[in-house]
Amino acid sequence: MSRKLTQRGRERRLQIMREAARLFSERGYHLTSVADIVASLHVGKGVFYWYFPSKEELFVELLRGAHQDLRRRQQAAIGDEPDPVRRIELGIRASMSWFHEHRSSFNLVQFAATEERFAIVVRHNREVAIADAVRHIKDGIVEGRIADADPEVLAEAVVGV
Amino acid sequence: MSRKLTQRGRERRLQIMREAARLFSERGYHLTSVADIVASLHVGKGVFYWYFPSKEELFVELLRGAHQDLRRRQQAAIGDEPDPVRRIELGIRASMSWFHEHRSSFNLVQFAATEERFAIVVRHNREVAIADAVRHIKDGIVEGRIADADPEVLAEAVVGV
DNA sequence: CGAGTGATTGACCGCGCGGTCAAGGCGCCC
DNA sequence: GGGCGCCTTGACCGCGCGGTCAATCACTCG
Repeated sequence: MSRKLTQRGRERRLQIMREAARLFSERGYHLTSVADIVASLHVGKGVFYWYFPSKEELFVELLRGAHQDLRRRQQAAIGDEPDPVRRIELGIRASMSWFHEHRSSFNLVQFAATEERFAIVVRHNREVAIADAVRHIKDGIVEGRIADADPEVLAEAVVGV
Repeated sequence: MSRKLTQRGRERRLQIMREAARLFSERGYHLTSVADIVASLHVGKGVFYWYFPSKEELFVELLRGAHQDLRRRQQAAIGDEPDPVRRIELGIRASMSWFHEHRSSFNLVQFAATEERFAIVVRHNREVAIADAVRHIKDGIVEGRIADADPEVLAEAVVGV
C-alpha cells in the first residue's frame, strides 16, 4: 500500500506527522491547511503528497498511531499482574496518564469524535478497548473476583471511564 | 445590536437556529455550509444573512443559548432545596439529564471545545458554572456540611463531573 | 561519467465556501 | 392607490482550499 522509503524518507514522514499533529491539535483540523503544514516545515507542497495520499488519510493515520501507542502503554503497565481487577485498574491509570502526557492526541480524538468519517475510527478503537476489558472481566468472573454480570455491559462502563 | 423583527421574523430566526443546530450536530460545523442550511429550509441565501451576521456568530449564539437553557434547567431542579450538598447533587443530575435529552447541544459543545475561537465561549460558560458551584460550597462550609477546603478547587471538581 | 530512482519544487487547477447586493415581492396603513 | 419597510431572491464575487504534475535535483552505484 505505501511507498518504499529510504531512511531519509522515513524521517521526513515522521517529521510531517509530528508537525501536523501539533497544528491540528492547536488550531483544529479544518483550520490547518496542507499549505500551513508544509510552510511550517519549509518544504514544498509536493513533499506532503509524496508521503501521504491526502490530508484526511494523514489524520486517520495519526488517530490509529495514537491508539496503538496508548494500547502499548496499557499493556506495559499491566505487565504480568495476575489479579484481573488490578489489571483493569492499572489499565485505566495508564490511559489517564497517557492522555495527560499526550494532550495533543487527546485533542485529536476529541475532534475526531465530532465528525462522522473520523468517528468511525474512534468507534473502532473503542471496540478494541472494550474487547480488552471484556477479557479481563471474564477472567475476574471465573475467579469469583467480579460479580457475574454481562461482561460486555461492564466493559462499556470501564471504557467509559 | 440586532434588528427589529416582526413575529414572522422571530419565527424564521428560530427556524434557522433549529435547522442549523441539527445540521451542525449531525455533520459538524465545517461540513455544514450556509448553502446547506438555507437549502434544507427551501429559502434563498439572503435570508440567512438577514437574520445573522455570519455563520460563526450563529454558532456562538447556539452555544450561548444551550448554556442558558442548561442553567435554567439546573435552577429549576434545585428549586428551594435548602441543603447545599443536595443542591449540588440536584444540579449535577439536572445537567446530566439535560445533556441526555439534548444530544445535539452536547455535540455542539464538544466541537466548540476543539477550536480556539469557540472554546473561549465554552470556557466562559464553564466559569459561570464554577461560580455557581462555589456559592453552594461556601454555604456548605458555613453550615459545616462540607470540609473547609478551597471552594474554588472543589468547584472545579464538581463542574468537571 | 551517466543511468536510475527517490525526493523536491511551486505554479497551477477547479471547486465550493462565506459573504454581498440590486432588485423585487408582500402586507399594512393613510 | 401609493408609499413604506420588512423580508426574500439568487446571481455573483474573491479567496483559499485540497490536490496535481512536469521539471528538476541529488544521491548511489556500476
